[in-house]
Amino acid sequence: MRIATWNVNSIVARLPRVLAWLESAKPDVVCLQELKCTTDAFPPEVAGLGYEVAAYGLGRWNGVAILSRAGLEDVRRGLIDEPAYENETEPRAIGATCGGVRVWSVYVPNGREPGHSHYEYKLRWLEALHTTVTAESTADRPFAVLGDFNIAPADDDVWDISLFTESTHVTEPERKALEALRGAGLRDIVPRALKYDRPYTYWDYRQLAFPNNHGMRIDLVYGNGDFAAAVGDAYVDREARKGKSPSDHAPVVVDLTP
DNA sequence: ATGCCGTACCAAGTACGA
Repeated sequence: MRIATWNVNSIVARLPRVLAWLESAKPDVVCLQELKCTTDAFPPEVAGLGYEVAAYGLGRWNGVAILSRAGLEDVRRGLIDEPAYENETEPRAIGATCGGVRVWSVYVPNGREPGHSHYEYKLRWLEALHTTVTAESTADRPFAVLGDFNIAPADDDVWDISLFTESTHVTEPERKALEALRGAGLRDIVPRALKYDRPYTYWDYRQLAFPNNHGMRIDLVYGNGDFAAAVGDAYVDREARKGKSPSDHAPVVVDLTP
């Protein structure tokens, strides 16, 4: 089974690229983030390729989905005790069981800057993710949280750590939240890079970040023991970051052996 | 060439991203 996660930065704007990628990479299950459309506005062309779709979006920002051609059951929208931001609970998490594998597609809040109310929201949101993982990964089945975590797990996961001294994504509390997920039994499934030495998944649109490989590894796959044991390969498909109108994120692809 | 920011809102300029 091939499972992927991809922050597409608008499913509507990215639709031609997404359809072409689905046809070439042939994933069985795909976790999407940053739909930037409502649940009802999710493009029907994706189902036309043979995928069942569970989408969760409210419009302009955020939005997550799971696509599957391996079954799509027990869909759950939102986390247990999920916090709101400015009195709105945002569509940032959706879970489903696909061919016996429980997957969550998550879009962790950005945080904006340390000390900002959005940063506090990010940390509270990660606590709710931990609560949900603790409740759901106890079952004896492969389980994984995939998505845009907006956290670089280690200094090597950004191109130049010296530029991040005042930034989110690399702070100790954010990394402690990842540590807590590992403490709940999940492992960081680190993909291989198809070029250069680091498996970055995001490159800013500006300042030639992609050609210069000024990237970050912030799109993560956290799987339980059963999931990790089944991983045969994992890679970042940087080819999807090239060319006309790409997302600023590349897909992370994980191949599970039967 | 992988190439100098893109998207949704909605019709001009702003919020947001990481």
